[in-house]
Amino acid sequence: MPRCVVVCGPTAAGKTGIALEIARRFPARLISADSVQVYRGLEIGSAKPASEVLERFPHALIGIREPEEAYTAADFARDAAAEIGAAAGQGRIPVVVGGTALYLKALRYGLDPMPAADPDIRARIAAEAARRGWPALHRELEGLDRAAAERIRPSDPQRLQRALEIIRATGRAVSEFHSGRGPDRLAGSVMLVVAAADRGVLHRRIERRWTEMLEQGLVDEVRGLLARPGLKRDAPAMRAVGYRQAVQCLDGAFGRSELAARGAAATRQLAKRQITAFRQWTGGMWYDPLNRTTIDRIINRVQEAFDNLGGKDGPGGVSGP
RNA sequence: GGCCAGGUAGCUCAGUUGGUAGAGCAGGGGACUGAAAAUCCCCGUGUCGGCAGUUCGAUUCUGUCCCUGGCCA
Repeated sequence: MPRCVVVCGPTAAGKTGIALEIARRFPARLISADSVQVYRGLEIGSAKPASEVLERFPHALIGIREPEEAYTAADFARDAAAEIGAAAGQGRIPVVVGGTALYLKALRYGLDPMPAADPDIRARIAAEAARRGWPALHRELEGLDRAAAERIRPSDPQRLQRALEIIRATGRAVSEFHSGRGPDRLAGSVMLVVAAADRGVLHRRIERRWTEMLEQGLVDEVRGLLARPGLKRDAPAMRAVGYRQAVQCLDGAFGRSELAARGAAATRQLAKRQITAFRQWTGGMWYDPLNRTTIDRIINRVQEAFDNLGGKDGPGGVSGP
């Protein structure tokens, strides 16, 4: 796979700003790695860049699905690889920007060739679980796939369901498919992890973003989505941070005054999980967006890595903003 | 000013018939193979408002002071 620049990190860290700065200085192609921005109609709550920005700096893989549909890590790995290839073919630097760690991991190491999700099988398993309880299904898994049952807890319905789904679809155990980590397809790429060194700074940014989202009309956006007849509340798009809380609020689970606090808390928890994931992201260089020299250091690094392509200012001639 | 509640973890509160305390939320760490912004696991010492008294021992009982809320003036 052609070499890329990867801009990842927790939500609200400032990834978009850095990606746009790279796109201003280099012939780049922006490719989003965000599991919520892929959906059309999820604008405010996903912190999608404004439409004017997207017009001037087009991003691949933003707004490519209806919220009724599901988009998966496997879809992303395939689509992103295609975009990266196309960009490199045009002599542009592929810049993958986003915080969905599983998407990035799937792009980087690939996924074992397992069957795709099957809504019918999933529905049947869920119905069984409602009747017998997940622990009973875990006991069933023990008889079918010992290794998987040891790894998956009886309290983890999502992974239990997936394991049983694979067995029912193929007659083979999940653990048979697992071959371990494949080769690093992003070897040689520039990998930037954007995260404030001080967690409190991130928390404050998250809180500020929440008041902005509410001002921009997040609740109206969600009300509009809820009015779509085919959009179920357990669709992946509606379970995203912010959307889930807004739906609960509209359903009366808590008052409007609590929404910002609950939403911000859910966002902080998301950011924590992302930070955990990116700590395992080997080869990433961490950048604190508060540092004034951060942008210059990043630009220099990209320039060094891609000096055959050259920046708009020419090799070695990067000027300030 | 008087009376009544309260003051215990970052927040909301429980509790100790006197042997220095625990839930939920928040927060921290971790796991993760087609839902991943998902799903799951682990982590609780805090002058129990201050001071004094009774007691072998007080967060618990008594006194007093401070603070908050309510009612009455």
